[in-house]
Amino acid sequence: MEKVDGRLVRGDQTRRAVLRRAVDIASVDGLEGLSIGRLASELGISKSGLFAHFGSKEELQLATIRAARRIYADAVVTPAFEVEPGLGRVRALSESWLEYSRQRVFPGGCFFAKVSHEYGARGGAVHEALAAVHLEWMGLIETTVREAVERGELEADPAQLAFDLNAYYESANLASILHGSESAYVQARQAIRARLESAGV
Amino acid sequence: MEKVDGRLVRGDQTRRAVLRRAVDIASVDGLEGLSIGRLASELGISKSGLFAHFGSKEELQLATIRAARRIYADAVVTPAFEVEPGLGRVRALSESWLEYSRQRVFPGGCFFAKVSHEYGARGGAVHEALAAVHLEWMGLIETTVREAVERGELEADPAQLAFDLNAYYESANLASILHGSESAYVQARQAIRARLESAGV
DNA sequence: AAACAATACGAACGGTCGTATTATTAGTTT
DNA sequence: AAACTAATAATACGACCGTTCGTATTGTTT
Repeated sequence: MEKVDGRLVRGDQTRRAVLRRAVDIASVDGLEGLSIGRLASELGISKSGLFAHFGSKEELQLATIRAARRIYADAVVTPAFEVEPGLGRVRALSESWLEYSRQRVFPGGCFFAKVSHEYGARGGAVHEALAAVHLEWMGLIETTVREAVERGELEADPAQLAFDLNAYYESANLASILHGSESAYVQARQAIRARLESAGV
Repeated sequence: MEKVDGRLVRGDQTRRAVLRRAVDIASVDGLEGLSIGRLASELGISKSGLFAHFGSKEELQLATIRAARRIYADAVVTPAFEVEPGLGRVRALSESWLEYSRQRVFPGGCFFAKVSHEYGARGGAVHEALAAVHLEWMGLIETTVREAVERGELEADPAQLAFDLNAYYESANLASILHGSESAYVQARQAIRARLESAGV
């Protein structure tokens, strides 16, 4: 049991602290580099105590993905959804994504770019969880674009435009972490602007 | 000494065999997942004998990157450079890149997409080698685009167009390995076609 | 034939990995 | 206060990690 009368008990606080550190580590060193012993010693708790919260390494990895997804949703999706549906929201989504990467919400850049490449060519539950998140994310962009199309503010194939926009995001993220430079974000912004302009009515 | 009268000696053959296997493993499991013991046992040689060829894990990783770069150059750059400079070569480069990813020249998809994300947020010689390859590659696209611009076949900022094209490549590669689907390549081709059309004179 | 490198080998090192078992602490309930 | 339960810790395990060592084998050079 994790809650009693809505009050958090000890165990859940630990779990949260573990996962908050886990997503940061994994964004730099990957879900494989995220080791239980290291995680425990960084948090000043015992390896066995930490392990007991998850029962297996894979379960820790899956929990880390879920935790990262929540942080991602808060940083990228929520701010964009405060803007009215339509072209404005498409722009807001692009802007909040680039800021999410640039501000290093995760210290290693985009968590999902990192671990999706790590587990892209492997089987297992982790791969499937990441593939599902990717589909979900692409669907969210596509829906956001479609709303703009339906409002007559854009003229484009929503899936195609979603692909293009996401490509700019990811590419800027990688160039930024590789070279520690912000110039890729400028290029991404320019690409987005030009692409949206060419799809303008 | 690795060569005598142009003839390969034993040691160099082993080195080549090791690196050929190493790039394949690393494209799936990363340069960290590339372990010396595993590599040796897959090749049926001793761990210590393999190790002696490189002297350290990091040196093996760097040699693996150089080997992958050669394969990449053969698969992507060489075919494109058989086409006359200009718009045709830009198209050929895009096509050979997508085929390089689609045909799984490396079993885990693009080797550099994989390991650049792996080492993007870490320091060290491996990171620097990958950053250098990235710069070299972006420069190559940019030069190819610039030749088309100078010939009056395109009207665009070469660096910007290079960024856009590379973004389509990488994004298709990731979507493909995550979902085992080829549809992302169709979207990438469409994105490239549209982008080049919009930059056409 | 003798000397010399180059290449490969098996065994072992200290460490860290994920995991299992067992014990201890702390909080809640009776 | 006693009993019970959830959370954390201690300890140990076999497997694998990168690395080092001494040694055998091979091929070339004198």
